[in-house]
Amino acid sequence: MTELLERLSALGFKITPQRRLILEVLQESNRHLSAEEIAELVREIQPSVSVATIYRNLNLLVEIHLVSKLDLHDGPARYELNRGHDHHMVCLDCGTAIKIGACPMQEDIKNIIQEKGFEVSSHHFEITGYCKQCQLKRRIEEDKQKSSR
Amino acid sequence: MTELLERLSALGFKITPQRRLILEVLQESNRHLSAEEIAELVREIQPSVSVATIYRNLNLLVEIHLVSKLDLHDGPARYELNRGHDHHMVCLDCGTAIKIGACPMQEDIKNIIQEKGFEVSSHHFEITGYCKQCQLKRRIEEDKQKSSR
DNA sequence: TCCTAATTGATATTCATTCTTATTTAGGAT
DNA sequence: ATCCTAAATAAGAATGAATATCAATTAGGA
Repeated sequence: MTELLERLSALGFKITPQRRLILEVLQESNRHLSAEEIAELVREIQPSVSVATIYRNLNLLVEIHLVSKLDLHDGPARYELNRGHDHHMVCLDCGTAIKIGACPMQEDIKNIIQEKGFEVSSHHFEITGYCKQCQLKRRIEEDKQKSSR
Repeated sequence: MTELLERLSALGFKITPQRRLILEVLQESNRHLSAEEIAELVREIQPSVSVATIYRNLNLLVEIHLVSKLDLHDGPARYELNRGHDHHMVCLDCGTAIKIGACPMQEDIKNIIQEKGFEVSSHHFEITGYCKQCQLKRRIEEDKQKSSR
């Protein structure tokens, strides 16, 4: 924790109570939180903190790579402390994001990038489909429909 | 083109002039277009078409896999005709999408998917950054700034 | 040609995020 | 310890992409 604050300070940013709180909230959670969720949790401790501050600081934290942002395209973006980057399988039904413990940025891809002279600033890999539970749910519903015909 | 319209019809959707236009515009473009850009192009031919119609139909076309949607998270989503699946390097500056002639869906990833029992309906891999030309452009601008100080 | 569900246009609405501005504050300088 | 100032904040207005609403129109089968 102090480490995170030191990183902020080292880059010339001030250590404000708001920033402290945002980082604490992120650290305590083990799932991705939306800005609004973060705001709520922060406000449980310090009710006066404004949403604008949350967004502003999340952007800052993302820029300095302390936090990673995940956009599922189907609602608000979600944030988590940056403990290394991750890719996900996102369920179209329940929205759960399952981590893929692998990254497609391997040799062959890197070579192609170099060939084209492209300057990479980020990459994103995402699989969409249905998680186990929702597959089951769908099958049950399909059976219902069949039997009601 | 007629093929695309037949696909629509086969699925029970009506072939409206608006849908025809949207598909034509997408077909003529070789880059990703935002909904707003598509609207403008469509309106050059048929000015009365509403944005709502554009969005509605783009969503439909994406659902039936005739069109693919690409979200850069830094502005409006972009759309292109689905000519087989491809992955891209997208330039943050000029928006050009350079094809990556490779797919991250290889053995290791497939294994992970199977382990989790995930049912894949689609996947998306995207690299963002700067293309050669725009790298150059940026360097020239940076030099200008330096010399003006 | 008629009929009706599908589709559309126009506009209001939503909702996440950013902007604005006056006020406050962290933390280096004195 | 106090002062000073750029950085940061609170509150709320503004933005902008996308969706919802609803009355009017239309594609295409009967």
